[in-house]
Amino acid sequence: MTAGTAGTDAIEGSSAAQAPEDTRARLLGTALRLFSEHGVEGTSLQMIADALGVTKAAVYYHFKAKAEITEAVAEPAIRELDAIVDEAATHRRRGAQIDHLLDGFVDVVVRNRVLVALFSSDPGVARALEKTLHGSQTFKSKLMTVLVGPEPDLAAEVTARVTLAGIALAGGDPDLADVDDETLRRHLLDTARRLLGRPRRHPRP
Amino acid sequence: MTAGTAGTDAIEGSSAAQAPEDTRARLLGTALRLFSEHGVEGTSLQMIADALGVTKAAVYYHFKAKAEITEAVAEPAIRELDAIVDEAATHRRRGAQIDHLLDGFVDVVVRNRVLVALFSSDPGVARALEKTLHGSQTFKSKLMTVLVGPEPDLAAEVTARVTLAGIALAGGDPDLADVDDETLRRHLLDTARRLLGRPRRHPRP
DNA sequence: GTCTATAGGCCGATAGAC
DNA sequence: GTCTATCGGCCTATAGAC
Repeated sequence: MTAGTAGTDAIEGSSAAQAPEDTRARLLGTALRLFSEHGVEGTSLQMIADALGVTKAAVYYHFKAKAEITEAVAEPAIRELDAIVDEAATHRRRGAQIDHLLDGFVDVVVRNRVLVALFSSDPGVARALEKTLHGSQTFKSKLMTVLVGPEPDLAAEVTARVTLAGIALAGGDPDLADVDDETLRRHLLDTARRLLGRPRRHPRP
Repeated sequence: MTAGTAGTDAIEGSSAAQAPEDTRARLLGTALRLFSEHGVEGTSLQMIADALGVTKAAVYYHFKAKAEITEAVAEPAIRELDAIVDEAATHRRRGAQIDHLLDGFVDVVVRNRVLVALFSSDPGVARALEKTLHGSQTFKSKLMTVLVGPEPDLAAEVTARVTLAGIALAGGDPDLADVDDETLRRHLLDTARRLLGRPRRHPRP
């Protein structure tokens, strides 16, 4: 694959030298595909290496541990969510905060369905991610604070947790995989707003 | 099933022999405890064996594979849920069906919080369980049918999935571990009924 | 029927040669 | 940057003691 000029069976591209970023990106893409097919736990480094045409040790050059791969795969979506939470917090009215958060949360979930299904249902991945991002306040509690305030009553807290967990898990549900993004986004947002007492936005025409 | 047709009690009176059921039950209890502490993935057969004071092979005598242990641990709760779905289906009015299902579902979730958190968040366990129970119709789709009918519109389907997933995940959430059963049950049921358009039952006094 | 002793194969991970 | 070689741990399997 490296300097084989005789072979014309190039999988993709034609240049001999691969940019380091490219190998890493290819690895992450392959990992995400295999993770979604077999689960994180069901995907071995050997499988990833074989799919890339390299050895296990080559994979270890790019990532020190398997957990680092799962983190790197999930990181973009997590960063998106994190940014949305911070943006939401800048609004003055609580209603606007909640609206911003729900819009962003549902949007990220829908656009990253496979990924969300993966790391919202895998305790190992979730744990690894919490360690990675920020040392102090976990992403989840930050999200909850914006959603229900610093000291919510139990009813509000339970409702918020049901909402977030439900959106994430239902959004990633394989049974809804053939629903297009726009439609799913509308239904999830509708459900979330109803639960949290936000006024309807999509009055049926 | 053991062929204990002698009519006498299976518990051994003389010597140090233990009833087979007892060892198996102890094993499952220990497994559940370790699973909830370290996760299924984070619990090795060696850890289970050590906690019981036996060897790995002894564990392997009672269960052919680790997956069989996780199935056996989760089975009672699954059977409960399955029975509730069937019971719910016997009601004539749809409202009564939904009520029965929600009451039972929330109750099982709350009473088996640790377990639910475990196998609703572990894709490997969930997959193994689906294979175990019934060959044809999966438990989840049966549940959905009772909840929204055989051919629901997309809005109803999304709402139902958000509800079930949210209840299960929020119910098992460690952050709500110190809420007592009765209180959690009431809040979860309230949220679920609101989402599914069932009238309130707990008007605030 | 219940368990111990032992072994094989795959896993994640590390060290060091090209 | 990628490789070979190797480690200890894991799940699984079998042979055989009591």
